[in-house]
Parts: sequence; C-alpha cells; structure tokens
Amino acid sequence: MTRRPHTRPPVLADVARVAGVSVPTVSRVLSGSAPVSADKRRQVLRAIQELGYRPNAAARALATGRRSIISVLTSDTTRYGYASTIRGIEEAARAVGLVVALTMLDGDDEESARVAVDLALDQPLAGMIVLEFDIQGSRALAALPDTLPVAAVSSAGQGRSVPRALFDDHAGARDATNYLLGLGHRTVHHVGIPPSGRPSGRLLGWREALEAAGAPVPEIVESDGTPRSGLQAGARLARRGDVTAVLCGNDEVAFGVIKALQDEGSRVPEDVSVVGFDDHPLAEIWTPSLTTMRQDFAELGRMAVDFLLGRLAGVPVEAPRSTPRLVVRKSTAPAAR
Amino acid sequence: MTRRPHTRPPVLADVARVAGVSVPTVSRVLSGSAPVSADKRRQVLRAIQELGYRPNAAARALATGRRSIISVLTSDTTRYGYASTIRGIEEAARAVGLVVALTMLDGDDEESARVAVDLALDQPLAGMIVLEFDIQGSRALAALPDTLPVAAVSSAGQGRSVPRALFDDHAGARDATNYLLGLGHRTVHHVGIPPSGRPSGRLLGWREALEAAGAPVPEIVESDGTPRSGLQAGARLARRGDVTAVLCGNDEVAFGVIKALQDEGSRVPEDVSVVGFDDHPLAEIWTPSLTTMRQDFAELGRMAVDFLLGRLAGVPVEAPRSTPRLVVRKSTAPAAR
DNA sequence: ACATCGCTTGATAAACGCTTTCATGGCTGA
DNA sequence: TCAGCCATGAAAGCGTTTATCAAGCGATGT
Repeated sequence: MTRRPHTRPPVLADVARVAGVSVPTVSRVLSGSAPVSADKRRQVLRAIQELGYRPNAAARALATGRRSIISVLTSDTTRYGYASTIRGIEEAARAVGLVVALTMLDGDDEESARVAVDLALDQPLAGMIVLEFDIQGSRALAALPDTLPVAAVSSAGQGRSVPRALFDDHAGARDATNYLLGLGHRTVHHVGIPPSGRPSGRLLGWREALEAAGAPVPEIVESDGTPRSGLQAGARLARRGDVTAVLCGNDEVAFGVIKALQDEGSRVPEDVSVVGFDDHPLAEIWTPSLTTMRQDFAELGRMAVDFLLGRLAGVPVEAPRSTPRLVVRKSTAPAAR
Repeated sequence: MTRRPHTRPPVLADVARVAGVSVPTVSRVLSGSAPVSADKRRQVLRAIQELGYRPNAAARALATGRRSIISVLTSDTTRYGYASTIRGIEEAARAVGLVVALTMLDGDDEESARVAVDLALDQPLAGMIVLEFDIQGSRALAALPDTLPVAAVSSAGQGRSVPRALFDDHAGARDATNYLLGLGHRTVHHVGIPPSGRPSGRLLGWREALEAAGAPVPEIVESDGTPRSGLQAGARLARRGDVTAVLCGNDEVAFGVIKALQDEGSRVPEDVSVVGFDDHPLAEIWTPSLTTMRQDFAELGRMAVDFLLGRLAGVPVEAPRSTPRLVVRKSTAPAAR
C-alpha cells in the first residue's frame, strides 16, 4: 500500500517561500533565462529538492505557448512496419525533448476517423504525424484541420496536399519484379495488401515492370496483410498451377503464402519463388529464409520527425524519401526450365 | 504547399465576441455546466464552427486540474508482447477519453531511466503505466516519484511496492512444463529471456514443476529474447544430444530454437518437442506450428488501465491477473521411447 | 394592482501555476 | 558623483473554468 499523499503538490510559490526568494527568481533558476546569484541559486535548488517540486506542465505550456507533444495517428501498432515506424518517431522525438502521443484509428469510416482526430487534438500539439499506410490513415489525414503542422508517412505517389516523408515502394516493387524476371520467370504474380487510397505503389511498380518487360500481367490476389490472409492467398495461387514467382505486399503475407504453397505440395523456391516486402525480423530465419525488399521503417519515422520539425522551424526541407533495398535469401531461385 | 496560417488560433474570447456573448457563456455551452438559452447557444455554436475554434488543452488542464494523458514507459515497442500490451492500453484509454503518451526506455542504466522518466513527467499526467517485462522497466519504476499514480504490468511474484496488473507466467511455465513431462519427457530444458529483476516467473514455474516431478533440472540456456539469439540457443541445445523437450521464454526465441534444431538435423517434434510463450501471430503458421502458452497481452493492457483508473477514483480495486493458457499445436509430441 | 420572491440567464472577477516584461535599487568603475 | 550594469521583485499576462453577483421576468400574496 503506497501512501497516497492528499496534500496538493508543491508549486513554484512554495519553493520561493521556502527558499526565501521571489517566484520569478525560482523560475529563472529553473530555466536559466537570466543570471541568479550563486547563493540564491543554491537555496532554491535545496528547496526544490526538499519539497520534491516538479513544474506543472500544463501551466508551463500555457505560459510559454510551447507545445511538446507529437501526436501519431495509426491504424495499427503491432505489425512490424507500423511498430518500427513508431519506434523511429519516438526516438527522434525524444532526442529533441518531445513526447509521442499515440492514437489508434480503428474503424475505417469517416466518423471514427473524426473521433480519433478529435481526441488527439484535445492535447496541445506541436505537430502531428499520420501513418498513411492504409485507408484509415488517408481518412484521418482528410479529417485534420489545416491549421496544424502535419507530416504523413506514406508511399510515394499518393496525394500531394500534405507534406510527406515517403518510402518509395513503387521503385521497390519494380526492382523486385525485375529481379524475378531476371531469374527467368515468365511473369510474376502479386499478392496485394490494402492500399491507402489509389492503387498502392507496390502494385504500380509491379505492373510497370511487367509491362516494360512485355510479360503478361496476372490477376492480383488480394489479402488483408496478415499471415492468415497470406495463407488463403497462397492456397489460391497453388491452385492456379502456372505460378512460378510471387511478389507479396509484405513479409507477413509472404510467410502465409509460403506456408500454403508448401502445404499444397509446391516447393519454395524450386517450384515457386517468393519475394516479400519490409524485411521482417523473422524473414531471415523462416524456412526457407525470405528474399525481401528491406524497408528501414525506423529511419522513415525519424525522417518524418525531422521533416516536421524543419517545417515548424520555417526551414524549407525537401520531402525525405527512402527506397527499399533487395535482400536476396533462399526463397527465390532461377525459373525451372 | 499548404497555406501556413500565421494568425494565432482563435480563443474563447474570440468566439464570445463573434457570438456576441460573454466568455463564461461560451464555456457553459461547451461544458453544459449551466443552462444557456437556445438562441445564444445557437449563436455560440455557429461562431465556434465559423472560427474553427478548439479549446486550448493546456489552459483547460491548468484551470480544471484534470489530466488527460496516460504515460506508458516501455523498453520496446516492436516486439509482440510489448506492442500488444500497448495496443490494449491505448484502446482502454481511448474508450474513456484519455490519450496515451509513449516513452521508450533505451539503455539499462539508471541514468537513462531517469532521463526517460523526466521527459514523461514533463507532461500533465493522469497516471503512468510501466511495462515491467524486463530490467529497464524495473529501473524506471524505481526512478518514479511516489506522488504519481502508477500501475505496472508485470509478472506475478515481483516486488509489491507498486500496484500491478499481473500476468501469471509462473503458473503458465509450470503448466507448460507439466504438459511436456506428461508427454513422457524425462526432463525439460529452458531457454530463458532477460528477467525484470529476480529470476523470472517463467524460470521459477519451470523449475518448480521439474522439482515437483522429481525430474532433473538442467542448466538454463540464456537468450536475449530475439529470434537470432534463439538460433544460438537452439544450436547449443542441439549439441547437448540429450535434449528432448524445450520450454522457451517466448515465441520469437522458440522460432529460432526450432530453426537451429532443424539445421542441426533434429526433427521437431519427433526428436525434440518445443513449447513457446505468448502465442505470436506467426506461431500457428510456423513449420511445425508452435505449441505455446497463450498470453492475452491486449487484455492485460486494458486491465492495467482499468486498474489505474479505479485507483484514481479511489475505488479499491483488486490487482487484476491474467493466466496464460496452453495452446497445443504441432511442435510437441510424446517422447520417443 | 403593487411590492415581493424565486428562478433563469448573463456578466464580472478570481483562480490555476508558470513565464516574461518592466521597473527598481544597489553596485561598480571612471 | 554619476552613468551603467546587474540581480531581484512586482505585476501582467497565457486561455480556461468556476464562483459570485446582478439583472430581468413572470408568478404570487394581499
């Protein structure tokens, strides 16, 4: 049982009284905004120590007008890409003394986007970062008032209304597809994940590469981005019979696809090559280890913060961009002849 | 290029002026704390709409003394257990109109714990939840002032100084070990993950079950909780030669252990049974699918919030407790004779 | 019918805890 | 002795909420 102190917490005036100085003097010691003589400073510090004084954040925010919260809006916090981006944002924010507030967007109608946004805006925000990896993110972006500094983290080629830190999954998907074509596969199938609005960059890059190579463009197999949906997608691919190469929208889906293919008797990579997207921590110890497009999400999150802060400071910053890199492992092989 | 409005945001006084009423009247419309005539109310609402007014959270917090932020301290945001717990916390907090602030504890010395705690305390906090899954969490807990309402999420059997929402991994590990012994295994090896202080509940439950059954207690193999470290642990186990059953500290480690065992020529489950902990989303599609102790982290997070809120309201709430449940899949089998 | 009372509604003012501007008084240095 | 500097304190905000007060107005009692 911890003692619940019913006495109100000490305030600046208490410190001043105990130290025998005026309120502004204490404030100056705290902020260093003006010189204070050595012994007064010492007395003040001692009083602070003694009383266990902590500045009231609300009062400080009100007086200074400085905001110290970055709000992050996201539809998910557990999946790899999301969680890593959030980690990057938090690290960068913490490095400059800002705190990250997290609000989930659950429900993909506009009403719930509005509710979530309202909740987030109830805080005194320095700025906001929206993870626009999916439709929920886009909805939230649309529901934001334009008076607030916002940065989105999203796939290149989305709308241009809001400043964005971009990951170029368009180029990434093109590279991955070309890699598979280069292995001799006649074409490449695609397991899509839910896009944030228009067709995803991954889809576009994939299609572009196929068309450029004169390869047929197969029908897309949809998934919701989870391993379980990958399982279903894999089963459908296995039934087609003519599939030799698959590009998946993310690694979690790729895991499911591989599993389903194996369950249906296809060997990976001997019969079917599979490429993922993101480089999930388990990709390298999957069986077979997964060839994937590595995406540095944490870096992306950090870039988003720097970008937002730069804009806040009035410095014109170019929208940062991160391009995924191919990591070749054991889930891909030259086409069988 | 979005228009950057250099005009300061509208305040209550602006609304009052536009609506032609006094400031407190606007406030009353907003909070409903006192009746306001119908047409004044209408005018006020129209003015709010027109100006795009948003109450200043800092001012409101200062005036009311109400705090709307729950701070979450955690050493990790990406791993499954952590991320899921955070999700549960966020959901429960949002349901009651609170916002979650996330601060990472990175560095396991006391100094960095103090820095992180200070940053978090710079906000006007309703309360704090510490994820005490590891030593960083314990450090942070120790660095907290005792004037703040705190709840920890931790393993049963840890210290009692702070109110905690508990997950009973002690009982879970005992159950898992008994299950393996029941399959006829002579003993069960354990791959540990970093504890939060004293020996982890998982370790204790495991040892307790072995001793109760009169089985030998093998030396523990350590890991850091990542798949990669599981790989090393698995390799070491494979070299021992006499291992037929392994209880892993979490699923990520179990994945690595299985992979390494397979690489070394052991079959799972025919030669070695492996049990994980947590029920990671990939556990069911691993090859072989992973038998594990399912832990409902999201529920645990929700319980922690309810617990904290109950204590804040002065209602004496019993510390909630969640016990993991065995999920049998294909990574375990009766001992070979 | 008139003064009185109670009730609704609006306004004035104080408070929340801090920062910041400005004025003041004591020093220093020439 | 006086200009100039420094440390310090008094006071005015920051944008809300809330208590207190005053005014308006219909209803009531005689």
